[in-house]
Amino acid sequence: MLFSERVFCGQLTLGEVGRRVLLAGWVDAFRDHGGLLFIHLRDRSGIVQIVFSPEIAAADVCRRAAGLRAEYCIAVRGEVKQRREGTENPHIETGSMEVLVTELEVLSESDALPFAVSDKAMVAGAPSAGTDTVAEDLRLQYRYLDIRRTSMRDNLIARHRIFQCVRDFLDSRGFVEIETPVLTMSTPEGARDYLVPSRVHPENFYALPQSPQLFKQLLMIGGMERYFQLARCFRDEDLRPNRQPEFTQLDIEASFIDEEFLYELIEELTVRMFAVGGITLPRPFARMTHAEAMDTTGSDRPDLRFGLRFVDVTSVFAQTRYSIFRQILERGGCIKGINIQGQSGQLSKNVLQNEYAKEIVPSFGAKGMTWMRVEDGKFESNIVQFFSELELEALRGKFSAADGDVLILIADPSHATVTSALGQLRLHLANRLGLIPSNSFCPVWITEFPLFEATDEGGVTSSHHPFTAPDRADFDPKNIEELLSLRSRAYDLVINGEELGGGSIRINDRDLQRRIFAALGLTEAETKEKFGFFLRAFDFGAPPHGGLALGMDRAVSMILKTPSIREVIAFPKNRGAACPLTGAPSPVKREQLAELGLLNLGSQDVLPGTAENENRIDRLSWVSRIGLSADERPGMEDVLAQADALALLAAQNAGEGEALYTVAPVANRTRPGIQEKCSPLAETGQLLSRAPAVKGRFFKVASILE
RNA sequence: GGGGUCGUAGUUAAGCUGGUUAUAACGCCGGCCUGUCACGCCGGAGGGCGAGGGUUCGAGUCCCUUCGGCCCCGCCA
Repeated sequence: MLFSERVFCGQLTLGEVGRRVLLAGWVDAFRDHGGLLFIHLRDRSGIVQIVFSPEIAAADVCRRAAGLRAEYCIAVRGEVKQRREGTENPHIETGSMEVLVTELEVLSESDALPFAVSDKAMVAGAPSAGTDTVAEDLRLQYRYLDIRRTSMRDNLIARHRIFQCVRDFLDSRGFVEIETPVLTMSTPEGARDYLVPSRVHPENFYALPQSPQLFKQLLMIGGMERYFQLARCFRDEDLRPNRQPEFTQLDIEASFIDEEFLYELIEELTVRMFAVGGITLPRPFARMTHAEAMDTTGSDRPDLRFGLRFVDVTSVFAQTRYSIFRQILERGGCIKGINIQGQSGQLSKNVLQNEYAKEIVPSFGAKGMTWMRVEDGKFESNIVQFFSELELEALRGKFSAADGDVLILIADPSHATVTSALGQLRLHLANRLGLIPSNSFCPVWITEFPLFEATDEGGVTSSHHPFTAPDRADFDPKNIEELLSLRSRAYDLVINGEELGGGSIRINDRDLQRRIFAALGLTEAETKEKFGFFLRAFDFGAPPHGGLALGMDRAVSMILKTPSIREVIAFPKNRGAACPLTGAPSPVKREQLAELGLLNLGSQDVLPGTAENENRIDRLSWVSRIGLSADERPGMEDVLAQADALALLAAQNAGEGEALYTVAPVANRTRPGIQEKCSPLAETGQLLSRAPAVKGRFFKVASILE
């Protein structure tokens, strides 16, 4: 058969009636009536019914057709017929026609399937079917079969459409798609890097990019002016439903622009992307400062689909008799609350006191919680008697409290604790009470982020990254107080409580950049070592520029309303960052490690006393970073047994000798009974004075060595 | 790293307070059936309950250990 004649199953129309066509695809469903045989033939475009009738097809064709099974890959030739009246199938697109087969070729047979590919039950709209879902692990193991299923197929095609829409739009705005390296240097994002050892430079490593951050800025300095890339990014952190170790970012950077340029560009882009999924986003996108977001929702990625905004009632209780509040306020604390309107029916005394006050809110980090229900114009709670009439009236006013409302207050000496706990509670309540409308989308730009955050060591660190422009340049890099008050020219795009993307206007003035590094406590030398090549570029006329990155997996997942981004990625990793299909990551041959110069890394750094666990083989394999296959293990056992024997021999032959110096208490195995001594140098700390990290009398080893 | 939850035929599940040969649906295999489309009818095969150990006269059900999946926190823009 000549595939050039092939037509698509899902695209047959009544216009084709009477034509002889060639179809190719997979056997989706199978109904054998003895003489008459119906098959749903599926290809990427959809499903059409093909009929094997002994009155039309040759006996040989019918015989072979009876041997077909689910997911056999076949090609058939036949005539398109309008279906007889009363035999149409309204559940499939091509349900008004069928193809009467005269020729059949089995292109490839299929084993019995690990799970059903066909969703024929769902096509028919039966409520009973489709409630069972196949375990995701199994789906990933047979992802190629999973991809034949309608939902994955549709997701991947929709993803493509969205990507295509992005490319078209950005092209129309003068953006150029440019690829940046995957084997590269560490970028300043702050997550753990994936490292790739270099064979040519033993013991040197490439880092996989956490984003193309440095390169996109270099492209601006390179005069490309408008760049974008659908870039793969890598971060070695624990996974979540919306987090994969490798993910796709729409990376954008432009020169001679300001924030408003990007707001307009990205709003238009995002609206178009969501439109591909039939979603109309409200415009213009809301804007909220970081401070306002934190004050009213306790989150820098606020979900604005519902209310439950925070109200600060600290001032109400300035003179309070209620001792818990008074003590907190005396320590400089604050009191904030939310009004859960009209939900007192769902939140009984018992639930509020025993679940929320005792369990849920403490699990969010707050010490406690105060609640009040409004019934018949009066407040009702376990502690209402401690509050004055004035305080209660002030609360009523601040919260606009009415009958059926429930007020929840959280007080704490720490402003951050109140905000964080109330923020978590806000989301918890919205979910539990079903306050989140299902088909609503609330995009918002979060602006005016703090430029720096305080570190535990009393310094500052960049909230975004060190190349983000501050809102003003006249600051003293030594004044921590002042540094913490600086805002950055960064912005995040948040939709429904999920951060879809973020970016900033970058610094293009080398002196300003230098002072930022100074503020971060980096010396000239450290800066040069880390970012030297990058900063050098700013010595040659760097244009003002800025950009943004959009998480495309998250965006597509949100547009398609999937519960996890794994549903919109063809071959995702599972929760343990492994691929159930390929088995990656996997051990490699010793020779490969040797060639990369990785065999001896860490082998001599085993701390005393740690290597004696039950399974020494696993232990040694782990410590030496050498994988042992099952058939190599018996040999290894032999080697260890010999080593044990030798050690025993050595112990027997050990003579009288001076005890060894030691910095850590150890058991003397070769000469039992002889007391160990601690080196005076260790006592004074001199011995460890040059060690990279010291804790007490021990020096710390990277946790990878345990 | 901490917490939760799940792991029973190919798949999806049921199996209550431990008790005779471990259930069901779909799938699979064989047979019948010329208008079905979750086709129908008849018959059949298939698991010893993730793994290991323990308690018990007796364990899928209880305990411990361990492995794996998913979810939350930490971590991560």
